[in-house]
Amino acid sequence: MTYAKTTGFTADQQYLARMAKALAHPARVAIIELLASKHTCISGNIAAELPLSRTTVSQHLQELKALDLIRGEIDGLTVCYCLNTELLQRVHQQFTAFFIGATSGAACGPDDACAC
Amino acid sequence: MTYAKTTGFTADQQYLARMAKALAHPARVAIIELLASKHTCISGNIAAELPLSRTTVSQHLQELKALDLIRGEIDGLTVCYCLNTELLQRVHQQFTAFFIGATSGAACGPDDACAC
DNA sequence: ATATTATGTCGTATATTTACGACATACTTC
DNA sequence: GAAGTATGTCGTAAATATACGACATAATAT
Repeated sequence: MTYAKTTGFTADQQYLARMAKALAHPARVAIIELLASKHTCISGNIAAELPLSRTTVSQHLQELKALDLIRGEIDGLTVCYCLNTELLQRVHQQFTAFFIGATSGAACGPDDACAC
Repeated sequence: MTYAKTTGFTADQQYLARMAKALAHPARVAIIELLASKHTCISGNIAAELPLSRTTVSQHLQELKALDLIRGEIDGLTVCYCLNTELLQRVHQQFTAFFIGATSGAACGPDDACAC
């Protein structure tokens, strides 16, 4: 038995799902919002602003970093995290394309077999 | 120890994360794309178009239905699923607002403490 | 009524996610 | 070099997600 089955789905579907999963936890949403709101890219004291332990926050940071959504630069003793805005823009476009396709398609109407 | 901790995050962050989680599996992305592409709202033969068992597809359908992203109407022996386009549009707006905020914020530049 | 078909639910097994304490590492400061 | 600080990694535990066979249910067809 294989879990997290991926064969049979398009690369686009898998990529969108991977990016969606990155946003599928409020902590990671909050981290991205935090990084966006700070003028300078703040370091791991991100944990101080979240209701989670430093370890857990570090784990979430690594997940975002693995997808290249954020980047970290070691600056002496502290680590400076920043958003990868270029990638975020591309991801935004992909989400938009998906939602446009999902909402502009022929919706169920009274003429159809069912009436949702 | 509490898992899936939510306290301390805003309602918006939690809602966005919940919707992102709905798209965090290629099967659910594929299901939404399928429903959008079909002229009429197709029924559970969705499973025939996906590389998953009917049981697993039904499970994914229930998850989408629980978030009201899709709706199902019983029509005799078959069940007719449709997209909730109004909700999808609202979710699209929320994702857009999030991405705009994340990408339009002050990015890390050469003037900052670090240079990501 | 019985068979067939479409669908959902239950049970279960495995994988993954989430969370955090404890430890290791590396840099700064004294 | 020793002490302190910021950070990452490891180990581990609990929760959740994923996947599917087996069964239940309900409508249709014969």
